Amino acid sequence: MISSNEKTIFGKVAYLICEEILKCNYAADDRIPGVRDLAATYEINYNTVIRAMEVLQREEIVYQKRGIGYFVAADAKERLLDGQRKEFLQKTLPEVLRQARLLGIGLDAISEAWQETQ
Amino acid sequence: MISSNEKTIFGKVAYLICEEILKCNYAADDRIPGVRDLAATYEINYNTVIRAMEVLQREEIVYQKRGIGYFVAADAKERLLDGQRKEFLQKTLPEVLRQARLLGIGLDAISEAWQETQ
Amino acid sequence: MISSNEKTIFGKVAYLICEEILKCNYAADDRIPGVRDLAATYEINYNTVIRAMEVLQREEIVYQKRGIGYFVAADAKERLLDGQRKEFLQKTLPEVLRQARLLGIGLDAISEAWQETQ
Amino acid sequence: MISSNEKTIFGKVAYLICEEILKCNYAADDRIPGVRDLAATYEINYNTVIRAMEVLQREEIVYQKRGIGYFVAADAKERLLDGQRKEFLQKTLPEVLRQARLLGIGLDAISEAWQETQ
DNA sequence: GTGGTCTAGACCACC
DNA sequence: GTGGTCTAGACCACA
Repeated sequence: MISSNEKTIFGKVAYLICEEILKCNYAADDRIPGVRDLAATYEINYNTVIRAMEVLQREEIVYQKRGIGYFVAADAKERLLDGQRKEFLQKTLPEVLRQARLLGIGLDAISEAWQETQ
Repeated sequence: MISSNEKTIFGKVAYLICEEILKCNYAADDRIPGVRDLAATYEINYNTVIRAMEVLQREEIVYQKRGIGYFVAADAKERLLDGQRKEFLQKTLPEVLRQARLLGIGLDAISEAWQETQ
Repeated sequence: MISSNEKTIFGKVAYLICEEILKCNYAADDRIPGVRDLAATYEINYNTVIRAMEVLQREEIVYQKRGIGYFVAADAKERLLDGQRKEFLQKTLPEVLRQARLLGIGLDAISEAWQETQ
Repeated sequence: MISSNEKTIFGKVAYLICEEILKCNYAADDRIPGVRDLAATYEINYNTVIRAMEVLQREEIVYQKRGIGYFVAADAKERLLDGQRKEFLQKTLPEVLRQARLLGIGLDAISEAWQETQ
């Protein structure tokens, strides 16, 4: 599972690419920009992008065509949605709500913030 | 600012101690358990606890009486509440809600989780 | 599965460490020499050893104690024996025997070589 | 020497062509299928086949008639048999038997596999 | 002291 | 041109 809150830079990059897939910026079987391009975009080292791609490949979110580039796996979006939803509902959300209660922040404030998002 | 989601272990420990203060488990001018005790509690190395205490001292959340131990600063809880509230409302919450939207999770699901918390 | 015939150097190093475990040079819960030591032993870069250890950790052949080092997992040898035996009998051996036939080398020559081994 | 276990794709292709010669699928002075055909057969890029042919030419296993194609050298099979036999008996076989011993696999299991081959 | 990450750049295989 | 591996060295967190 790739979560938001990865600690390493390559983990974060992997997550960012997952977000792009979730947002449909990279659709199934689309080619992902080249590793050198991504390195420039995110202003990180090229090898760090490679590490991110290794992670995504191991999770079967992307596949590789030798000498051509990386492509979004056919069912990547579905699997990501499933996995991340579960993670969010079981871990992230309860933890955040627990923290809200600790800070004396109520559901009303959360609803308000919800209206403001997006 | 000490936030939830600190990346380092000593950061996380610092945050956990803040939580104890927020929960009033450590009240103003209370002595915090000894460094060795905390190391045992959190199952980490003694030096890591020291680092956490350095952070808390720098933020003036605890103060030290040499040879005796660490104590909760008088206004620690208030300042923590203020700071963490601001952080939560401005950073954590918007980010989490943004992620929820991305995953197709609505306010209803969040409300539901809210009821279940606690 | 880590096989003999890994293509990358870090893969080969991972395999060499597996061999040491199979030979009981590293027993269960033994500490494996430090990454910098291994780098010197095998005359490779220190980062390459780290990659090998990542592989071994993912396969749960070694585990890590933070700041101390790597240790052989309790059941590493058994799992390695199982996995590698299966691989050997199903892939390596048939392929080698097929090649022998192709080269006109008979079972007698193989038996002879067997006597000479070890 | 072209061995089984070449690491590169063009090396593997070169080896596969050697096997065809050993199996007499390509006889002395026969024309080898065209580069584009081979690329299609092995599902690799045209340039990679060219590399394989360069290797085979350097080893004088094939020769080229420009504009016509590649042909099997007169004594290719004999030289291949000699070379590969030596390689097999001196390197491959001892290594495989060593591995078998390490895995606790005996000559009986090998004999058994031998009966099953072919 | 331990492991670990990131950067940088050389070099390679493949398309 | 693509991805990928290896080396080298700086820097960090943890025990």
